[in-house]
Amino acid sequence: MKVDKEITIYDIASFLKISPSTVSRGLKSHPKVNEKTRKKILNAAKDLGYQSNQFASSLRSKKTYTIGVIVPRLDSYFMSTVLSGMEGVAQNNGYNLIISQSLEKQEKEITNAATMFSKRVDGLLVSLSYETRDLTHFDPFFKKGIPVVFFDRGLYHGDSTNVVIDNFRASYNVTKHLIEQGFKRIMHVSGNTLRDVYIDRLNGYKKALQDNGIIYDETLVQMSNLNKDAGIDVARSILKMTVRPDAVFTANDMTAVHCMNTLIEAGIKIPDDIAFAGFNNDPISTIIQPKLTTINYPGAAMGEAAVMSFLNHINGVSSVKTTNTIILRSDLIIRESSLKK
Amino acid sequence: MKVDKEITIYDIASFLKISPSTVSRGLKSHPKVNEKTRKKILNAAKDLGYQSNQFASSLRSKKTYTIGVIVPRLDSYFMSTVLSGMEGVAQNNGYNLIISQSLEKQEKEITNAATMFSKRVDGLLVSLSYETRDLTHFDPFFKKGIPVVFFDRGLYHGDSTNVVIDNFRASYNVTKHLIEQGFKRIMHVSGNTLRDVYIDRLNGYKKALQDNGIIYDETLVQMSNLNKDAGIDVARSILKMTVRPDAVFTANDMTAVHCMNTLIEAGIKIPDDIAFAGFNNDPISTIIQPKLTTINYPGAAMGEAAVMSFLNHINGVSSVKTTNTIILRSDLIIRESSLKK
DNA sequence: AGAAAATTAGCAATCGATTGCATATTGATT
DNA sequence: AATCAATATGCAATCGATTGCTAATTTTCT
Repeated sequence: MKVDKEITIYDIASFLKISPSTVSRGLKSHPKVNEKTRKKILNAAKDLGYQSNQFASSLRSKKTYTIGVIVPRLDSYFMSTVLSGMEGVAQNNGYNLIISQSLEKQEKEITNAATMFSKRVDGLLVSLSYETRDLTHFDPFFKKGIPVVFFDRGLYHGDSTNVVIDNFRASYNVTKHLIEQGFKRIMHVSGNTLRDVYIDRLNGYKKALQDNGIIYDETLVQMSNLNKDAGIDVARSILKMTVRPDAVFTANDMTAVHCMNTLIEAGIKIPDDIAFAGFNNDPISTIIQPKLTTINYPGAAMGEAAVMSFLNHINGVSSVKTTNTIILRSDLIIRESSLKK
Repeated sequence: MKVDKEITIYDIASFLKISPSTVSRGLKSHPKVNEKTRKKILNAAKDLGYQSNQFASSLRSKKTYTIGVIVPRLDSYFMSTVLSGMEGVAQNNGYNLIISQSLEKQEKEITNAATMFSKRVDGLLVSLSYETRDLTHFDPFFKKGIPVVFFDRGLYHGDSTNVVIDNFRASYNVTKHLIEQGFKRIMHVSGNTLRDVYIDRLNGYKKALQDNGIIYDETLVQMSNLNKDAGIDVARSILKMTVRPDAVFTANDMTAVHCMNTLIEAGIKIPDDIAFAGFNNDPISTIIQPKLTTINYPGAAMGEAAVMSFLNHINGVSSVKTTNTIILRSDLIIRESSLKK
């Protein structure tokens, strides 16, 4: 353990025989400091190996240049693209990301929010856990006017912005596409209906059926947790049915893909016997044979939009109160899995 | 913008008519404060809506309970599992993660390191960029005795620990498996040889050939950047060959999978015409038909190990100097893509 | 009851950077 | 050269929590 004492602006000051104030101002190119002095300070800082101490600074200035991010889970491709988008924009604007996961637990989300607050993040970007029913744990942020931006999974709140895609419309389009292909018994595999995301998708599905004169059949909707096993379960339940669906539309790609593989192993032909459509445009959707029709869910763009929304609030370009929702473009990607021969 | 003034320990102190020192000690259950006073303080803190200010604390105590993480890219499934593992262990031990990506640029990695330092992270977890050739940008950390742990992609340094898998052995085992299946012209698709990871895999491949009396053929090794397009390129070059390989072993799954799909579309049968093996056990390896033989690369475990290594250093359980390398278990997963009928 | 020991609580300095205000220095102008 | 304006620098308080040391209070014991 080396004990090289920390180099502070005081060290630079006494080294140059000037005051710490000037050093402080010089380091951040304050207009009131002479160009020559500034050069001297910068050089001395470099020579002495000075590295600013952010909390000393934060304590006084009340800015941390840190954005808190709370997500349900980190380990998914989608989330990794969101984070990547966030990090890019954040870094370009001098911000860093503190990241934590709630593991779909409201309890943990509450703890995470408290930690973020005590670290005094300048803003908070949140995708809610499955369980979360209210937003009271974010009150300290709202009270202090710290921007809170929800992405993907949010809830309405007058003081915050939601970044989402139009799940209703996307889902409507998928269903409409399937109907146009001539499919009539279209099954829908949905997720936890505590989250608007899945309700909207379910409703888009229903509306498309209705608009096309197909009667909504409750038995064709299955709730699931949308993971790998769910896909396999759905496949098994389809195999047991006396009258099988001719198409399946799942609320994510993972479920679709594992369902497809299980059915294929059981000898079912896709799309001939049963067509498929998913949601997310996960890389796996292009690996499966036949390739999966899906909705392009722009993770990186969503992450970027969330951070930009935060920056706009901070810079006073737009207020949290006025911009309540940002809807990102999402497109239907048609691939072989849903094409009638 | 509400302007509810920040509640500090001074507010609690004057509210209870005791000193801030006692409040400070009470809040963290210092043994020298009476149980009854502690209760009172805790209650008052709750009632007044107190939330500790971490930098005030950090400034004095010189601990931030924050770990810096620098990765080449965030947007991959592998990295998302690593981060997930890290975050879990970190959170359970009262630490948070600040995350940034170098985008494979040494320049950016240097900037990121400087930012992490000025945020005074208690430790740094790094996976090096493609370009990184030396570790001088981490010197400020080494000098101050701040633990630096490399994972996946590291370089040797006397003051830091590397968390890796035995790439040589894993690669050796894959190759040996292919040879045992009777394949003789085994192609290897490798990555940037500036990173040990890929050199080790290449060497493991060579050694397995040698140990089994197969002469190493330089023309059967292709360098690539291991992304989707690389897979397609490799497939095209195989199709052009007069004498094709009977097996392909790629340094990651993504390349293998896209290569396979391209070949399949060209009418090649896998594994009958050409067998395949990848590396990483990415989810896509189980989606492709036939399923891909690969090496289980434990992302979550690697993330956990990296954080635990950091914690051990911090807690003095083990020194950075003594523990230089942690090798995680990785297994060969044999699937249909490499089985001779 | 009184003194010594043990337990609690408070004082005040400290961590490092920031910033409003005051002062010093330089330059411009006549 | 004298005066005023403009520009540069310094002083000192401040942000909120921590902690070594001292002082006060309570407990214990003879």
